[in-house]
Amino acid sequence: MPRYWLMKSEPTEYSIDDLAREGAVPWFGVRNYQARNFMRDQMKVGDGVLFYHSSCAEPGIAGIAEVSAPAYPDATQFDPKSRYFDPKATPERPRWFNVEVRFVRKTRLLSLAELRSYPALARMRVLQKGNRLSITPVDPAEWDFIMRLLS
DNA sequence: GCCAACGTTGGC
DNA sequence: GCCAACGTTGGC
Repeated sequence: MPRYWLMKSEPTEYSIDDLAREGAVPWFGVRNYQARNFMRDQMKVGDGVLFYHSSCAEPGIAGIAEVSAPAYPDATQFDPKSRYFDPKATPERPRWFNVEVRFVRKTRLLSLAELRSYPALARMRVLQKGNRLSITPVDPAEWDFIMRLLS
């Protein structure tokens, strides 16, 4: 079971500074089955998270977080006023789940360009062409390498 | 704003 | 079950 993850967020939507301010938050709004399955089936309290800023001027890793609560049904799927409302989901048969994520620390911006410069990270999912998945597992060796870069 | 890549939907 | 059409993601 993976112990480390990378989670993308658009900083205009939710940034590492927002997480620093709030401490811990439900990671709601994920509407992709693969990402959902990672949260529901594999993510465990205490797992390490690389907090990645996407779709912005300087995409890259902006901080460290950790999983602070296991997955439960995402409340926004039941809320008709939410942009994440899913008319096919019911409380009896929820379709979407979220874990909770807690702030650990902010880091220097480890940019996408820098990440690409290290052969040790060449296989990271987030660096692969066409990757769009918002939650991806990170190899322990890759995690360790990145922790060394950020220490 | 462009566009490649990918996921989802729905007609057949 | 196939696959075209469409929508979304996300780097540039």
